[in-house]
Amino acid sequence: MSIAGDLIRGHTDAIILARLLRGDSYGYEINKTISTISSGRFELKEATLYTAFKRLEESGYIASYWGDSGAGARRRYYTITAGGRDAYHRLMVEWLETKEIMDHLLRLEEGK
Amino acid sequence: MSIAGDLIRGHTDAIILARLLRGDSYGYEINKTISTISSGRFELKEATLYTAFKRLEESGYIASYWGDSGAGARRRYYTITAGGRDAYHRLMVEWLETKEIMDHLLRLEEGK
DNA sequence: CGAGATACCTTGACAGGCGAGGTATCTCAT
DNA sequence: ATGAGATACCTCGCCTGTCAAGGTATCTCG
Repeated sequence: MSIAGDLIRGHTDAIILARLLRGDSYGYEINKTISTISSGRFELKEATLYTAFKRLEESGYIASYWGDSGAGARRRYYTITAGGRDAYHRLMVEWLETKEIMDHLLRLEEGK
Repeated sequence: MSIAGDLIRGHTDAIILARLLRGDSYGYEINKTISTISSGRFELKEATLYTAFKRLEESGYIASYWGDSGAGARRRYYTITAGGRDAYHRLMVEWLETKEIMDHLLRLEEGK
């Protein structure tokens, strides 16, 4: 894993919500997708992922249901709620702001 | 404080090192500068700051010395070391990578 | 003389990430 | 048919960084 845990911290919720915004999904798949999108450079550990699901569900940002197993092990699917959409937008704005500020703070060339 | 602690987490070291790259400084001043640069939207708490100093010094990234008090309370100045410069560059690269990946993961419009 | 700024520091609680461990099902090669 | 490996879920307990709260000491200015 090239991106360490403390850099992820505070972003996991936003990442998961962003995924669910594209449609219902389940833990295992979300994890794979994140890994794929980031070309393997970014990876949520399972423990982290399931803790996040619990947290998000308790906050009312996502809801879950058991999906038809079909083939393989049973799956717990998650849906984003209206509250989850709001949360996502808030987190998105926060991220944009963080980016801007961090760039200022880390950059040498400008400002005092 | 508009930017929550968990978003800062993992970036404090980089921010402090970036500051010291511009010249020796001391806790109180660094804190003020960060606040100023971020237009007050970003603020390290004192406890966080001094914990970070200790951590960075133990890692050999910064060194400290007591400055001439002059006027006001005595100050402990910090200097960045060669190792600190290396660390800064590593953290900078990490930040750029994190930014890129996060933008991919949070963005809806592109990718699957 | 007291308030407020400057300047430092420590302790203990808390929360999130994650290593390690566990369960169960299905597929596929040996 | 047996075992490995993928799929899929979950929990416990440790670790680390943030921060509220509390403390100390000096200087300035009304």
